Amino acid sequence: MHFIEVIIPLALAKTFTYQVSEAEFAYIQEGCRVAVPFGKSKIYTALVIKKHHQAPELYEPKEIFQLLDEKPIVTQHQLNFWVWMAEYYMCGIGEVYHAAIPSALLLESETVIKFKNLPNDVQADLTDEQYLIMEALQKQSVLTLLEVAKIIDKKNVFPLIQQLIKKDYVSLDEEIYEAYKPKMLRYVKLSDSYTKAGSLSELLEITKNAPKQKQLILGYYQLITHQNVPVSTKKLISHTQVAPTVLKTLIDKNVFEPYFLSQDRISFDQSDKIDEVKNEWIEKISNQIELQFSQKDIVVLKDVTKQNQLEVYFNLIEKYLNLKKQILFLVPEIVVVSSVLKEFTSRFGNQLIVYHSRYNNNEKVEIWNKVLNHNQTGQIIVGTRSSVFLPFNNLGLVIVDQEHDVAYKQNESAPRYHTRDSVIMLAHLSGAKTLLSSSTPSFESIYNIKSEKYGVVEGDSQDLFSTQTEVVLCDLKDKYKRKRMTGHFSDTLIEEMSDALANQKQVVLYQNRRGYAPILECISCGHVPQCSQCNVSLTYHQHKNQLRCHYCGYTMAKPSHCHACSSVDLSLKGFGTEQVEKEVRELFPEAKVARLDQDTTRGKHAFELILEAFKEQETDILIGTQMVTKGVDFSNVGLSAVLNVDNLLYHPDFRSFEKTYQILSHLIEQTHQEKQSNKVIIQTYNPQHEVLQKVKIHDYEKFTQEQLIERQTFIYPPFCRLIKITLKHKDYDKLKQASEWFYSVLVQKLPLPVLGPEEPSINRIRNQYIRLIQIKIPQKISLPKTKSIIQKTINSFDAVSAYRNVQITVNVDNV
DNA sequence: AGCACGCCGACT
DNA sequence: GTCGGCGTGCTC
Repeated sequence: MHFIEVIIPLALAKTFTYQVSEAEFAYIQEGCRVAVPFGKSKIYTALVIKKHHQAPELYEPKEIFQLLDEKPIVTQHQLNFWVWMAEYYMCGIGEVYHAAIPSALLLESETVIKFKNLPNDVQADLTDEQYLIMEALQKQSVLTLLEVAKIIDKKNVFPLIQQLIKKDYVSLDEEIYEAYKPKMLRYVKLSDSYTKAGSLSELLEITKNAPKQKQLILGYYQLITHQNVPVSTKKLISHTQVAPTVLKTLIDKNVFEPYFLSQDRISFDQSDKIDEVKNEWIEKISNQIELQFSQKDIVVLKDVTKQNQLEVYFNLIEKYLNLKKQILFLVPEIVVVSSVLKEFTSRFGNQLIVYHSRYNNNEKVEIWNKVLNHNQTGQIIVGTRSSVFLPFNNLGLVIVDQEHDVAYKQNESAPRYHTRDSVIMLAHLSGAKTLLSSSTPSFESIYNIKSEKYGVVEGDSQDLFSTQTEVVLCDLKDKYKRKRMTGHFSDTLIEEMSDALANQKQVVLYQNRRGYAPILECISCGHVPQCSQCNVSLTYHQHKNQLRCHYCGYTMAKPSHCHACSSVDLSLKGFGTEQVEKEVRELFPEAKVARLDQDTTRGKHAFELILEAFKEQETDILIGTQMVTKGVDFSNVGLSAVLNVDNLLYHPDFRSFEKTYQILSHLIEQTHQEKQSNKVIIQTYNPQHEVLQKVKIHDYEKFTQEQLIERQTFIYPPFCRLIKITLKHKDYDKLKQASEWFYSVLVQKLPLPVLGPEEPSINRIRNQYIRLIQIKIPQKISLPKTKSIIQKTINSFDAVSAYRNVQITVNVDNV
């Protein structure tokens, strides 16, 4: 008896056992996909993780439906990585599988069977039921499994169809398995009769009365001799400047023969490679990193200016390329990809692969295969967090750029992984080195440097910013009191903006919109329209003149009167990027203004358009959220400003000071340009605040020292681990009861600080009420044991019938 | 995640 | 008397 253990791409904790034939068993490898029947009438793309001979005792395993791969599409390293991730972030292995694999490699939802042949002897070969199916197929040619089940009035149709497939009377629709189609490009070559020496003169003789055809043939010879590569029809036509019909005539005459090659969609123009800038300082830093790598697997690189940083990366990458290794370069957001891409391509050309979530399914599969089938050439992958799932087989180096960035943590759906921490594990499993890079390293990394778990290499950028780039803290309280404000702009800011613009400099305005988008308030009764699904105020969006909920996407037209008191005196309060844009246009009617936020960057190339326009100085003032501190080209920026830093600073989160420092510091760092006296203005009600004071003098060292003491005193990361448990239910009272039950059971079992069950300030989203429980796990306590207790608590929670439909999510290392 | 089974309300 | 609501439990 032969069995395989598979993962199903669903949120299920278990693996499943299927039976296979001896031939299949010999053929199948771990990491191959198989199509398996699962449940009543579904087929899933499962992944083989084990082959064995132990028959399950409690049930009769089903047979697999079909093999899908000749060779593994997932490596053993990946499987180990997935197991670790599922365990560490407390989710099902199926969820990791689902998140990791490009969806085009998973089956389409509806499985159909197709008519193929009719047996010679229908009577002898088919049972009555099979005959019914074949009959139906002759009329319809394609049937879904559900339809088959209806025709023969049976629940389990798989064995029947299986037999039909074996006898080759029907087939599963191949299209389902070939959801991925490589893009084909048309090429031409000379027909065999014209490939010998002397053919050219023969051809010229044939076409002596057809100058256009002659031109085309000469052009073809030119292309062939110059760059002996296949000639695409497109290239030939553009090269020779003749009409496509001429080529068609020659193909009809059998001079040329068309053929097709699959085109690699993701290719870059191999622009002229720039010679390396050999710089002693860069060499020195790189050597230090390498020295550290000889002792430690993880090294933190800090305090290196932007320009030098890229050179250090390139230097290091080159070394691993020479070792024919794969290099993974991680960035926190897609915007950053576009901003470094040019430098990378001009240096490494076609050795580069870019990967992020906005690629379409076919492109993702292409990249997947490229990484999987990586040969002896060395390869660089630049990508966002999902790149950690690519099937590396020879990973040598990982670089995590802007390592501190919270965008590296996936919070929305399982697996809720932190890219930095996960990739360290991936590197460890693959025997690769990891370089964490940031001018403001995360507290976790600083802690690990101090405890000598990580190595560290420091650059020399420390003092540059503070000496040359002036940081102005602008006191809003004072400005309001003295009536120096126009909208959200202080006179200082307006003046500096005018100056910068007058000097042909660009301006960047930062406004985090978190919780501060404009709301519509009734002046008579103070009523603010709320979302009916979530306990939040609706925010006003001018361009469509509607109110919108940022949590569930609900929209309504802007009301003309108050729904509570019918008054028509409604006013807009608070502000977001959109309103800032409006104010800027009023203050500077001559300036060209652009906005960079989630609303203006839908679509794959939206970023590039805005960033490119700004780079080309077609934009004078750029307003944006977090994104402006990441991918924007600051080379001609003379001034940047934060409109109101307080809502960033006073976000209810133990990390808010750390985050605020990092954001401001990055803005300053970006604004800083050699030999220029640029300015950063920060508007605030608390100019004396310690975070702002430390940012102003660029003293991250001191800042982290103080903050780490605080974290230690109140036991917060990095001095403990946090696990956040979210409970959701539509019934407020039931949820309250359930979360209290959960809390009390947990406290009984865990000798640890457990916080909650707290009701968050936004206590309802999409009609679901929310309660939070947080667990602090000190370093000396075993994390796996704690997790197992949490899991057991969840299990007994689910066993209580009154609570089982309360939704629970677990977020490990929530940031 | 689906999907079927199963037990209570508004319809012909 | 039945159709259909969605709560509950299972999938190798």
